[in-house]
Amino acid sequence: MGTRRANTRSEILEASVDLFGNRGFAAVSLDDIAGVVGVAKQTVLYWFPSKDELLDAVLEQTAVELAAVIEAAVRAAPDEPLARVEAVVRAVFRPAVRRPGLLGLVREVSRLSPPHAERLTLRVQPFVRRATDYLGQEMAAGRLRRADPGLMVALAYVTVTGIATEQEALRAVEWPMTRSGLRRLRSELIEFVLAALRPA
Amino acid sequence: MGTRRANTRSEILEASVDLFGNRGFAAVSLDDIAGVVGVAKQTVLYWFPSKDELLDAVLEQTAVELAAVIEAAVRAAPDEPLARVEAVVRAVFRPAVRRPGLLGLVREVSRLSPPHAERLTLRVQPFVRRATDYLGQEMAAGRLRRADPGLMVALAYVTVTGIATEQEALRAVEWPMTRSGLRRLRSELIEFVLAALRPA
DNA sequence: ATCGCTGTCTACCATATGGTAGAAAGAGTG
DNA sequence: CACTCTTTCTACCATATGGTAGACAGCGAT
Repeated sequence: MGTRRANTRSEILEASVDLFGNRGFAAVSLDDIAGVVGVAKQTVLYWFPSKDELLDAVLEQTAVELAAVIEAAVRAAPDEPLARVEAVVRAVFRPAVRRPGLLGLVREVSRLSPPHAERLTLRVQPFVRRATDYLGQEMAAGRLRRADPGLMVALAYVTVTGIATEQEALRAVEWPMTRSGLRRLRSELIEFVLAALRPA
Repeated sequence: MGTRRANTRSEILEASVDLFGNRGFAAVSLDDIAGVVGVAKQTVLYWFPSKDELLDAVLEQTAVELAAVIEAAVRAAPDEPLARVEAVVRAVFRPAVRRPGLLGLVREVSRLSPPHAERLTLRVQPFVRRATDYLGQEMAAGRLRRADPGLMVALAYVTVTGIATEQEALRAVEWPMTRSGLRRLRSELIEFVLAALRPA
């Protein structure tokens, strides 16, 4: 029985991100995950000693992935606030629609137990602070609409994750999920956020 | 034993809205609900024959409540698009922060089974259509930024529900949840949405 | 007083789920 | 080949959960 599979651990992580993110942590059983990976439940428990520790690993991996994407986007963008915001939204958009579970998982954090939530919050904290400081500077310089920078970060975040994760909302307005529909969605989303941030 | 309680059915509904909305449908057990109401699980099952039918009733009630709030706000506002948008956001804001579960429940719909989701979607459909048509007209008249009206509805929706339900996002930017903090939050939220919709 | 209806509870049940124990199977090493 | 280490699986277990059956108590009507 002990045949070595390709890379069981990361397959379990990947499946868990999708399942937890799409259906919610509580709604997913270890058997569900095992079923997707094509393995017995006990194999999951071999790699992650409990469902809770699996969740921790999943959150960790998600944080790392997203951080890398955002980091790269910011680095590559010119030093102009609207261009940077656009770059970040654009960078997050692709993984978000390809794997809605990714951002769905981040959103799931609100419902998790405080210890789990706090661990992810701490991980994200430096990003938030950097973004807040940056927006604050640019507002002071008149290159962004004057507002509370922290709140603008939060608003941009909920707008992007919301539109990316709530397929129901898009279905309600009969948005076509075709390739061109997605391109259009991305550009309208960017315009929406930029319009909200542009100086008056 | 058969003493009549005040209004068990509606107490169960109310508790269920909060619990389902805050923790997610799957994460809430009938015992949890019964515990909050102060009643035995079987009493819950007496009023609602199954957890699924309870969910239906909860969704129905939520839809009716929110519809009434929005309807009233639109009716009372002057016939000017930005004022109407502001009125709706303002009207939804109060119940949203007082009972995060309300909007949290709406957001939960994405994770529910298609039959449940569809029932709520159908209920909301007429509102969406009216809003879309209205925004479309006002855009054509140049009183709103020109964009896809349906998407604007979706974006405004996810922005408002997102900021109202994701307390984690607000905690991450260290937003004070005091009375004045909430007032400030409301006005910044409105400004954000209006700035995104104002004609260029 | 008794009858029946309504609402609530106690006693169970079947199933699903997270988790434990330990066997077996393959691969590398002496 | 024998031995060990890693990985996977089969066999269970305890608990939680949605749901059923039926007893019991208050209340209005006859």
